[in-house]
Amino acid sequence: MELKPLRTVELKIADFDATKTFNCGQCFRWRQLENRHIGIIGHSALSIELDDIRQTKFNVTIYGEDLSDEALYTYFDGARDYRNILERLSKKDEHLSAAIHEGEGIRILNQDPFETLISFIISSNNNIPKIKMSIEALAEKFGKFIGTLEGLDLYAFPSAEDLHHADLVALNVKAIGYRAKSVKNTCDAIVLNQIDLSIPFKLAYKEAQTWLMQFYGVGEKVADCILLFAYGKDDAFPIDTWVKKILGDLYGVQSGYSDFIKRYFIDFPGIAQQYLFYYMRNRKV
DNA sequence: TTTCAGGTGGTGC
DNA sequence: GCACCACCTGAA
Repeated sequence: MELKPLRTVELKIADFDATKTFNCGQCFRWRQLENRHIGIIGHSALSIELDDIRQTKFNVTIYGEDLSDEALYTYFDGARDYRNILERLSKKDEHLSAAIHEGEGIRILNQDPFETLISFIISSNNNIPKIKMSIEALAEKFGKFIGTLEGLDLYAFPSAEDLHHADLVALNVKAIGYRAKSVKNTCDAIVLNQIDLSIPFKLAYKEAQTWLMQFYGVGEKVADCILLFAYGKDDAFPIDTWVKKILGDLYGVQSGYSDFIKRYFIDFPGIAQQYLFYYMRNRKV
């Protein structure tokens, strides 16, 4: 059953490039079609027309379950003035300046904590195409069917209960490998111990990082991704092999990363990280 | 057929 | 606290 549009919202958010935002490694469930992006938030399917970054607004069409304008605005980080932040970061050095020029329009999304937690557990020692495969397989197998859009069957991300009730063999979906155990372990802990995933919102960055690392399969890097992409912690600066290369090659930093990051990127480490990451990934050097 | 990419957890010092 | 290795699989 092809989904019928519920309504279209005009979001007044400037400096937004959907293609770059969805392709900078922070989210895994947006798909690019010929002339639009299709994504899933909760039990809603969304469609965004391919954009012109010079616009100060864009249209989002909602299908399936409704979603408040406020929820959309928050998801796209609408309250933040990127222009001002990026201008300040650009002045720091030529690398940041080039990275910000190239990544213009990237915004850091505020995604669902549980979905982000599980997605980044799956991301460990893994690459983006495989992460997407596993997440789609989990959604198709354990998530609620939302409907069909442009011939695509869309499923909600499963809940902790959904995954808690699945056994390890069933969780061993395409490309997930040994990470199924971490997903299982984490969902069991959340359901059995009634863990409240809103807790990190109230904690300072370092405390929130330690809190997230209670989950099996969550180390420093994965915790930082979750903090940045779900909890809005701008201090988080996920260091993967690419970022390690950036810090080494561009800044000559081989160790003591956190001191350098705090000292150098002062107010917006997470935003600086996203732009540098996108820049490095696209240079293919 | 083999090699490679990619974080975490566990072990041993 | 650091060095090392196992873990798994799609793609090249």
